[in-house]
Amino acid sequence: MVTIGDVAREAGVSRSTASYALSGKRSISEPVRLRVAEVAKSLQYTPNAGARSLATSQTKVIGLLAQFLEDEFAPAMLQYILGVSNTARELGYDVLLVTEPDGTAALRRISDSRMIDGIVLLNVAEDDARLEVLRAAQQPGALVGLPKDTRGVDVFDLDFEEAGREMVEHLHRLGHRELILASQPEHVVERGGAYVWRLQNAAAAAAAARGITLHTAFAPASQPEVGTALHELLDTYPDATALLVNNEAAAAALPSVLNARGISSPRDLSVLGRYSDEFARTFSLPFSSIESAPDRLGSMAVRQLVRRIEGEIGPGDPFVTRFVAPEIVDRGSTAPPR
Amino acid sequence: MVTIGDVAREAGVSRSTASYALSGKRSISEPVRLRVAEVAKSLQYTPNAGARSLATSQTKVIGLLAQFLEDEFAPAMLQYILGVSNTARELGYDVLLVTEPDGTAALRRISDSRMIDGIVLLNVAEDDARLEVLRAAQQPGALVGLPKDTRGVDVFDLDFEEAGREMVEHLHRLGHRELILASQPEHVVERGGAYVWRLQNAAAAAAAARGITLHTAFAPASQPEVGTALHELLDTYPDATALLVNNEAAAAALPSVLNARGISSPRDLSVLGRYSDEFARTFSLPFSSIESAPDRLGSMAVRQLVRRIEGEIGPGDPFVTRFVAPEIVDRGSTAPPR
DNA sequence: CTGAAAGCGCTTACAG
DNA sequence: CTGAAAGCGCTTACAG
Repeated sequence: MVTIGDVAREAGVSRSTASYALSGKRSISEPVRLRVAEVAKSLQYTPNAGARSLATSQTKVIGLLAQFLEDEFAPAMLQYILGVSNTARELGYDVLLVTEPDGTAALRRISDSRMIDGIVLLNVAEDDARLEVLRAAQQPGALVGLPKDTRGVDVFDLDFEEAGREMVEHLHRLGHRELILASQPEHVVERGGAYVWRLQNAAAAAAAARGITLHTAFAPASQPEVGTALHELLDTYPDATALLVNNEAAAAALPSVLNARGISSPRDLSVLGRYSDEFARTFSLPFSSIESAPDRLGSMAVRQLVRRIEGEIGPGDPFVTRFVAPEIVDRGSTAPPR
Repeated sequence: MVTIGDVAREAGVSRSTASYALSGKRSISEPVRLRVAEVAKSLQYTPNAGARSLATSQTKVIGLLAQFLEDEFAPAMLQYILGVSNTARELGYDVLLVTEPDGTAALRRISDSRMIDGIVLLNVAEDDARLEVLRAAQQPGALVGLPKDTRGVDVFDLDFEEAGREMVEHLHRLGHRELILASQPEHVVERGGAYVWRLQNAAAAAAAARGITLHTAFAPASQPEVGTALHELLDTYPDATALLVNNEAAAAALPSVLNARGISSPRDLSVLGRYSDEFARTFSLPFSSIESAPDRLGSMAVRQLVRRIEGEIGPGDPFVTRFVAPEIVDRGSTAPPR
């Protein structure tokens, strides 16, 4: 392999001069700088990442911890990953993707071995075991998802409470008085998936405040079970005029459920989901939804992380918890009840 | 951070002895070995990855190049990525995920900088520009997808030709005499996505050999366009009794298309797709399909790659091109025509 | 069975 | 403006 020594020799300068000429970290005479740059290019010189990280304690790699759990809908995860990956690259970082089930062990491994400069955690739970490891780590961390204890980390999430309120208010405004909310599986709640009850509680409170009825139910995250569950829900509450869906798998299954029942939306039932526009297109979902903005959240997390890595924000600066405001993307599936 | 020097001092041995005791690469007296192991554990010693890679020229990281193209259906990609990631971890490797559009630049960057020990290429095209870079690289490479020129790389793919034959033969056996094949967008073909015409040509040949009719057509890879295209196809060939689908987006859209037309499968139309079982569950697809085995292909590619990385197979050993035999997963959507 | 030393390829104070 | 040297934290021949 071609090293900086090769470049230096070929350019007739010392290795340090070659290094400085390439990095621009001290003033170098124009002819020397040009000559070094030229030689580096012609020799196709690329710094050895291991050597550089050893010398600088910087790897230019971000660790991305994603979990693919049974009770979460995998296609929805992909968009967060791409949001992180694309923004990282834009800022000059590569991504080490870790999908192993034991997140704490993985985190310890990549952190202790100094493979990465910073860490992004996906699917963060209320009481996430990885957080303890992350706080003890040398590298800064950014989360997508709100844990109970946000100390020492930057947090980004959709404002699920506002989302719950907005969903209810939007339908109340249209005249609906009996709503159903299909959430994620109860198992997600037990595991600490706070976004489930954050949306649910806020929706319930909003409904109560307006004196309207909200039936809430957990629904599976896998096909075809979720379809059956939706049928049962609609059977159980025949007078409900609107369906709120905080469950990507349920949203994906809904078109065929409505079809099977001969129900058309919004004529017979108003529907309002919570998923991204990309997701809507992938699954041809004709329902209006609260945009969950996975790419934006992933991007925000990386940007903040890189600011910490590069010292633009110091360890003294306060950690942030930022919520993306929910916005309804209107696909025409809500209307006044008949 | 705690270095091997700390461990050595604490254990009262030299750094080299500490290193050897931990690696087991030369015989160490039992008491010393134990003492070092103990100290390493109590100090939570983890080798610095950069330093180790500099010394050994091994990073224990595999580069994974995935492209998310407009004309491919993203959710189908995820399963390949997980197959690679899970197998890599099982074999002691981490995964550097690269999703940037310019694959050749990315490949050069991670290869030249020695960030990785080997490379897995996804979405390989007939005439993939990344291959030239890969062949010039120091690290071995494994592909998922068959290019025209397979020199210098190990290749894994579904046997799309056999898949095309089997699809046609299966339906011919049931008594069908007029079939439709919906492929990927023509744009994929132009880009060199060989799996499109490999399946298509084999299917056409099989149909010709049996004297039956096969209508072939390209279909979009995005929603909702692909739904419209399917409607047009079914309008154009009203006498066809079976539909073959080599297009994940089309398969995902098909249930609602059939529903809208009041067509039920297999009563009115036999349907046979080409996608994974995982995909079928995600999208609740009730159609029989040729299993595309993304996790298995990803896993095979990584296993072979690691064998090369670790010298179990030398550069002299022949490169392999291995096809996974297509198998039909019967979900009951094919039957004799009415 | 163990230790002192060299070397991997960088970057960056330290001198001049 | 430039060079010689030290040091990052490992591993591994080389000696004994």
